[in-house]
Amino acid sequence: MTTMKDIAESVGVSIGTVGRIIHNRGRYSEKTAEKVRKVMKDLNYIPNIHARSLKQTKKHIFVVVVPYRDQDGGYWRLVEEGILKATEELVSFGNDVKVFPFDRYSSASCIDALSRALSSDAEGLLIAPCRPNDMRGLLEQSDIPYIFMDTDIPDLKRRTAYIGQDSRQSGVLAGKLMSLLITGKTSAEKEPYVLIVDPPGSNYHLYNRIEGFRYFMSAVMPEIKLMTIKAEIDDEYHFHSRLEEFCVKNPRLPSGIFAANSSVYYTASFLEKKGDEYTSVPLVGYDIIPGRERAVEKGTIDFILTQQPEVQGYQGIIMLYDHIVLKKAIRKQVIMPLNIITRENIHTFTGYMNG
Amino acid sequence: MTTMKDIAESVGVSIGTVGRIIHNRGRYSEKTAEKVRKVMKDLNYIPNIHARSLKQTKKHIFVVVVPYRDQDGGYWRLVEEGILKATEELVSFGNDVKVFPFDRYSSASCIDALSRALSSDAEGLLIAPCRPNDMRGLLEQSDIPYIFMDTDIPDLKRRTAYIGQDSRQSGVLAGKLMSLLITGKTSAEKEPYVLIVDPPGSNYHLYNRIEGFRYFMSAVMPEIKLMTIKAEIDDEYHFHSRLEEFCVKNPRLPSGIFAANSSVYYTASFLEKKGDEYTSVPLVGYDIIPGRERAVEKGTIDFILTQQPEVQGYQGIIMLYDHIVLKKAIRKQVIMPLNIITRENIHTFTGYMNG
DNA sequence: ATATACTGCGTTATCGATAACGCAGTAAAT
DNA sequence: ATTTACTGCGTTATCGATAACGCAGTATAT
Repeated sequence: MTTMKDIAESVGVSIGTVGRIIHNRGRYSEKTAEKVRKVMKDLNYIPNIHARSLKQTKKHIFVVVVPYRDQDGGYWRLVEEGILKATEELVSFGNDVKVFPFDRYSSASCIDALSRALSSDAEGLLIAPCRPNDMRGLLEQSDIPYIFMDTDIPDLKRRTAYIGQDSRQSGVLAGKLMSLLITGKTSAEKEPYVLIVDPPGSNYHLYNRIEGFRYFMSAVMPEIKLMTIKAEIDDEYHFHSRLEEFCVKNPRLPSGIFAANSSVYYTASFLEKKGDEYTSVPLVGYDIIPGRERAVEKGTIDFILTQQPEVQGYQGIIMLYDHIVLKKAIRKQVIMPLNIITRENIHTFTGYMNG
Repeated sequence: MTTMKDIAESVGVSIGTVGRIIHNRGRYSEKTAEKVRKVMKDLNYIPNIHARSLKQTKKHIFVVVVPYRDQDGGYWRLVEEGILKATEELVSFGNDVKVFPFDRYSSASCIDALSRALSSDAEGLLIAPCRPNDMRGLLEQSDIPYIFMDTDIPDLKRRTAYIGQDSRQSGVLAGKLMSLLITGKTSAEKEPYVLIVDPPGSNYHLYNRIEGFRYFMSAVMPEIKLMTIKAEIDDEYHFHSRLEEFCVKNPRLPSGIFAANSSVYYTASFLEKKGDEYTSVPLVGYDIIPGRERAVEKGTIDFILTQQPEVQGYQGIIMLYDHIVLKKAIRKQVIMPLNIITRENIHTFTGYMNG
């Protein structure tokens, strides 16, 4: 464990000089600097983050820009939980994390939240860019560091990092699971089909998931027809009516249903309302929502894919802190593991983080 | 952000008194202590871990007792990776982590490693108690804190924590996946059977996994017969001969194969050697071993369950540090998520941690 | 020739927690 | 009556990094 003092003594200068060289604060000769840098390497100097953080009397402020916690079936509440957990760890050192939520179906709300965030005193932003077109312009004008989570805008090269999932691959994975669920159950039927429930809003996440799903299904089970319902409103009642409409028009049950986000719980409650024949239809969807695990435990939902939104939120804040305060090098991309959740392992995931 | 100084001023005593009260170091009146404790709550005092760690000039030494890294098909190498990662984070503050590996098939080796660990200058142990009977006695005589990982010895109440998976449930999950893989493929066969590959050694992990698997299979697919091979040596060649023997005796292919640990890769290489007809047999097993992912990518192995050994190793060290150095309250049990790995998501897991 | 600016360094206070040390005052022991 | 022990507290140095401040010495400007 080498300290600045060790280096100073070894070179024969003061720790003040070493400090200035480390932080490029001028007032030193290049000759001294070279000697110091060499000794730093030789002695394998690693800054003591505790001492560094302790000295930081400055209050660091981070701002999070994400959709309202109730949107997408409560998905964002989970993200917030992870953010809260990270916040708790940081506030004890005098930092602050503020959340500026927005309505992901409103351009005005999104622009408003992001503008306020950018003009706040934040030193770094954690953004879920669900509305890329509303956000791109504002972000290009700013020079405050930001990390994207959940969704990416790859062409904004200035972003410090992206943390999220490979959404197309998650669709492929959903296809694989669906194919397993329906294998051997469709042979007797004529013209079997799988129903895709396409949630409201359009973003590259949803698009990619569905595209990946279609890709896998058409490659592996070309005999299965794929039908789609497009929902318009992010609300349980609306989903139920759309599904009911579909059932009326198509009295024959689908071989399986794929819901491209956490609205899978709306589909599950619909199936449960309709009775046993419906609940036994294979159902694959996304995200564990607290309080709605029953649908998985009962088996109405067969598989849930998750990107562990709590972990994403938590990691996002920690990465911001590491980057800005601790000046650590952080990864440009953090691709989250694609977790497969089913009745037999759901209890090992719920509450894994907060407890 | 409340500091000890704030509390001292608020109560009207010195920070020395506050410090003594916080750490029960005596030399204070209960009357003062009550006042201080009240103010601590009111002002929501949280110790600054940076200041605390900085002051810790003492070198903390932790010792890890785990099987040799090459055993169980390289599984323990992964555990070591996580331990190494945690170690790197800690050594920069002057701590040290030593690994005392042992041969998990040798009683003498196990006892030797644990004795040396206990009589070392370690302040805390991270132990994988693969050989409970060899370890129990030694641990009962010692009073050094220890955390179990991977395997538990639940009756040793003095253990600080256990971090690992719910092994029986993982067997149940394996059963579920197996049932999905073989549904619709066995109807034509007469007397379909599934082969269980029982790896060498006996511990409650293996036992529970197989028990969970049997439970699920007999409940859901009672028509499937379950057959077992018991391997005696932890070595690829040995597995291949045992499997070959079995194939000779049972010319009819199994409907599926379940390997109860990372020896699944030995089974996979056997199937690949035998040709396409064999590789298409559904195969379910445990653990991602670096360098052997190909068997999953090619589809020879259909599903891998993992307990993320790197995370277990990492978490184990961090928990030891939190408990002993930072004196945080830690959880008595950390049950790891049961991850399901398949061809479509394996790349999101490999290298997730170290990068 | 004197003021001004800048260079290259050393010295020092600070962040918050910790624990050793010291010092009255009281109580029991010799 | 004096030693000994203990209580209840305050004071202070320390951990390592940071940055403000100070101070010679040199260079340029007026």
